[in-house]
Amino acid sequence: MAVRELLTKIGDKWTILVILSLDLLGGRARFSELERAVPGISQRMLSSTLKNLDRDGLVIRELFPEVPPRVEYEITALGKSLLRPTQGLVDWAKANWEQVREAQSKHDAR
Amino acid sequence: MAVRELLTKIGDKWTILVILSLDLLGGRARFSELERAVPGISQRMLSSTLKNLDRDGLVIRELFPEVPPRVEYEITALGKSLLRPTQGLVDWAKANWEQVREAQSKHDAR
DNA sequence: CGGTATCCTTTGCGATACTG
DNA sequence: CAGTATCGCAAAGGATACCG
Repeated sequence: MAVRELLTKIGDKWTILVILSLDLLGGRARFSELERAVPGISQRMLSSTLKNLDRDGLVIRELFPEVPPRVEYEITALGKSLLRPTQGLVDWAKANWEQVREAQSKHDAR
Repeated sequence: MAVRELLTKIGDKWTILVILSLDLLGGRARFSELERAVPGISQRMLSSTLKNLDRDGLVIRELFPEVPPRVEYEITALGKSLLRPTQGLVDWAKANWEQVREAQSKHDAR
């Protein structure tokens, strides 16, 4: 089921943060810029996350054969389109997370 | 960060499927109904998922002290509100997953 | 009926070191 | 600079058995 697979991607620790960051950086950025834009991410995870995003057609990887090498990642139209429903989730979290916290507190109080 | 926590919840294997199923069942259902409504879920995971949803205030657990015991779960207003942005994601998947698959195929062909 | 307990395998991912 | 390779641990979750 496609929904299941999408949720898995969305749910992993870095995918959404990376696309959102790439968008914030103007839709195009180098590996090292992303590394700085996503605090706490390791090279290993940034690399693997970008690889998956590339494979899924959500970003494009462009290698410039220079020395030192330069690689730029650009968000695709498909990737951009995913940002809309994603933003809906972000907005929901901002609007309602406090309520969730309260529910947890009350629950845990018992 | 709230968004990070929400994405973790959304991303785990069963949470979203359980809320969506509960909604489809009319917003209220028994444990065994949910078990049947979410194919492949184990008792263990349904139980733990519902426990978390209850703790977060997204569903309410109601125990009827009968023999045999009956337990009903009802989606709360907060839970319902989460369905909106979630549905946005589901819609995106339906509209665009084919494109993702194609991107994967082309990528893998190389 | 609606769970819990236990066990065990798989997956995620951080840390560190190394490289074209 | 932009990765890859290797290691190792912790958490997720499936299978099965049992219980109030």
